[in-house]
Amino acid sequence: MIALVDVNNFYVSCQRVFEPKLEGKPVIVLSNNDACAVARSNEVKALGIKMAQPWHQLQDVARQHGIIAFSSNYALYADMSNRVMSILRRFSPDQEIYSIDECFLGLDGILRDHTELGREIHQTVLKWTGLPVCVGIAPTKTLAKFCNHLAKKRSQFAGVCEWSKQDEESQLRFMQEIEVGDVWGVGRRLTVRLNEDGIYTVADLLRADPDTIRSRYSVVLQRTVLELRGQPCIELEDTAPDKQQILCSRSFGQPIHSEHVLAEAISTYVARAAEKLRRQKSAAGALAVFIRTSPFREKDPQYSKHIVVPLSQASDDTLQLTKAALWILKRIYRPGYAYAKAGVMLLDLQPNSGIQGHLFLQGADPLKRASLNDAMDRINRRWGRGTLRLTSAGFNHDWKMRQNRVSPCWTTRWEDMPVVR
DNA sequence: TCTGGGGTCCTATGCCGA
DNA sequence: TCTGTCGGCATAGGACCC
Repeated sequence: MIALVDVNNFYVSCQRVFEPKLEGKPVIVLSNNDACAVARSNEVKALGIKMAQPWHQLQDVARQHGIIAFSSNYALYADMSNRVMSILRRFSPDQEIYSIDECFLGLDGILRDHTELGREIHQTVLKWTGLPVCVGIAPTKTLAKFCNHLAKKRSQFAGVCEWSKQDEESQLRFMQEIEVGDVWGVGRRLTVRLNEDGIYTVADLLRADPDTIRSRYSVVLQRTVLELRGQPCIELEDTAPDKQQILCSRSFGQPIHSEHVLAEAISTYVARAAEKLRRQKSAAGALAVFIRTSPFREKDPQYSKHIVVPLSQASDDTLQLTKAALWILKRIYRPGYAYAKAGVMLLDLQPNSGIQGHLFLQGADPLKRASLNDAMDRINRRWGRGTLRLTSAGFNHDWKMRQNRVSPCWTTRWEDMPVVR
């Protein structure tokens, strides 16, 4: 048996914990660059504002209804997430952290009543963190997701829904009432295709023949059908596997024209990506860089290009990776465009313990380099990201993303600590 | 003026060698 | 020696998730 625990409107709820006056008011949290609405309070959802709607399109409705908007504050959300996850770990040793606000818990071997357990989870997280969670409990992950959806949308469940506690008639009714697009694994494109084939509701999908689904769609959707029928196909993964690729990309706060400013951004992103790489003790066998203009500024000339280069030897060294990235930039940069976004991807990741050398290696002593990178990581962890960096990453950073509405880091910065009067 | 970032997995395709 | 076929592999692109 599997439980899915999910924080309601996570980013918005985090903001509300530290500013209770936001309770009951329409609140949204914006993506990087204050661009799109990525978290909405129920009041905002009720206004018909969609996920990922651009903020600049919402100005009128925001003014009209007094919507309060925040920039994303990932330091705050990450810290709150850690608190929630460590509380949930007390309820089951089998925990798969699925995203910043969601986790699966394996309940096999936990003998007490699962609905009661769900209620206790709900109470404990609320009391200890101030965050509201919903719990779905079912024999498969897909059904647990479905139950979580019910727990969230239907007040009768009061935040906890266990599949096996519903009689067959209600189970069928729920599946008939909910659209197929709300199923975990069915996105926008699949919804259109399924609708064309006469599959509109979860019940329709469940009744479809799994083999036909496999041949007409994919093995992925076949698994979804089987999971909806209660047959587990997607395992709980309690240890997070190492990343297979690491990406760092950002949209700029304003368009960039010059190559050397792009180079600053690219250098900054490489440093960030390489930090993540070293944290999981991997090395990259290849690296890609991309730059592009804004597809939304249709009148501007458009350009988008990326190149992947294999490295002669896998590396986790910021200096070496930066050198390769700037080499790529030189090859893809074209003057005369207003660049809106750039990014760096580390690929072909492998353990950094057994890097294959070769005869023609040259350059810095790898041991010295490793301790240099290690020192940089320690200093930046201690004193803040970017304290120690390469000159190529620049000093002005006026290309940085907009974040005009960011809240204090209530839990991770001494100066921002809430004051109780 | 203003449209996110970071991942995974699967499938189609084309190339190569047996 | 030529041609056809098939499996393995790499790669690109598309779909999904939050």
